Amino acid sequence: MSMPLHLSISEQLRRQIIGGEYQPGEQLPSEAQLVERFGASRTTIRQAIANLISQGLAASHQGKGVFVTEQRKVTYSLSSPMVFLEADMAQQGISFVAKRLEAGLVDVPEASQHLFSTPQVFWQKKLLEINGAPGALDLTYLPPEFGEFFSDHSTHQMTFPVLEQHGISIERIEAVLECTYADPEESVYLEVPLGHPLIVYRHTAFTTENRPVAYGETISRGDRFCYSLEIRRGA
Amino acid sequence: MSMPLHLSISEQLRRQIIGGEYQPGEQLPSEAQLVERFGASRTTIRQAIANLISQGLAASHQGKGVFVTEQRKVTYSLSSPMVFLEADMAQQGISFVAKRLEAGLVDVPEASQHLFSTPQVFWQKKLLEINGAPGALDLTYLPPEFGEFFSDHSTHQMTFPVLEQHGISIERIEAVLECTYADPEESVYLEVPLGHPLIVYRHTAFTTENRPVAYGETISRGDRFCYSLEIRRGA
DNA sequence: CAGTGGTCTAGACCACTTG
DNA sequence: AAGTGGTCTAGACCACTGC
Repeated sequence: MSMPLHLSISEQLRRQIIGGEYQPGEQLPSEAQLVERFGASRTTIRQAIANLISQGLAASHQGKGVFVTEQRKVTYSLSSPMVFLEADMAQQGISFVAKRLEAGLVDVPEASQHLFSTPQVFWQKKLLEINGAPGALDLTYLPPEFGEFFSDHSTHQMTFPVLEQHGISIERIEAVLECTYADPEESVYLEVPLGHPLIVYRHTAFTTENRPVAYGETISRGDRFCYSLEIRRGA
Repeated sequence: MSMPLHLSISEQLRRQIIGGEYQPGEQLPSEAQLVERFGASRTTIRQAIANLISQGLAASHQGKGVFVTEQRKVTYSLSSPMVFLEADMAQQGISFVAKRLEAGLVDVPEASQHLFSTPQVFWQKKLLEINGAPGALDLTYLPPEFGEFFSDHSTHQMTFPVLEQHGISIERIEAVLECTYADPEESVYLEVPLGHPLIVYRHTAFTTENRPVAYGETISRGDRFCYSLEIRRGA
């Protein structure tokens, strides 16, 4: 077998996890136990565990152990007729809390410079907690005059419903979905290791008059979220 | 500074990369050089490099070195009016080749058991090469009677145009987008390390009579692809 | 051949969690 | 205090690349 030892070990453990021998949430044997079981050095065992973690099969917690990860994901629905993210969560029976981390006027970010006519925009950073655990970061950029809609009483609300309450109707959204990797800041907020896969939903919302009214990014843990959508031919 | 040494080193290198001091495609200093520059052991230097790789900032190649990664992504468009993936690529001026890896009759996969009435379905596995480099794996499951549409002359064509040529019109697609991690098989085909982030487009296509005619998965390198879409209110 | 990254070992010490 | 994972070292050997 020309396979490196650490890979051979992680593959054996992988088969046991996929085969259900180690259940989701269950603790794997400790490093010391694996050293004995496979007769390899601790470094090699740790490399094997790192392989499992990078494949999303396990997660380690200092002082506690390494545990098989749960694989269930929460689905954001983007289908037409357009539904807003937050309304969806309730339908799935999932507790959903948005906590405002920061807010204020900032310079227009590069990615949305063509959308705003003012040099500064109102900006909000929110942490979305799903079933009590941090799941996503949400960044919103709005024309400065909309800032007053988001005073303290609405810090826990999402963006689109608040706009609708003030008579601003969203007609169309242009969006991009992509994978990124947790940078040091994101890894702290989302409680994931550096480089953990994230799924980013980047969108621009337009009114009926085709005027851009909001730019936003939802940065979610890639291991906990996915997006569903429906595409129709004619539209 | 209470930050681990390997993190402190990778953060310094990260700032240099983001600041443009090391350009995309450029080679980073060798491990030996970094050992000298930071006065750390080779293990710690390798850990720092691993941090950069996990953040998608660098990629290593045995015998050659570690290189700063290019960050440009190819966009799949899912917007309405519905366009097929392959037609999009041409519009972006990107060379796009699909190579058939395997094909034949297989048992209906679990994820699509409710879609097919036959116990077996026609299955194709294709490798999509973008600008000469492997970029995505495409798995397609079709009713067995459609298998004959995909004889040797069309191995390099995509699925939907072939169906249209045979008078089968796709009206609606239900899809899910999610992140996954490269398993050993995917890592070989896509030439990425184990655990590399992937973006998966999982879809079911329906005809005008609302009959499911195709189930498929497009598994793309998360560092090279993203999806764009448009959502309209009324639809 | 020299230079690069990849694998592996043995051992020390630290930080966190649990009883 | 005992057990867990996290950090770090020094050193050996291997595999691949390019001149």
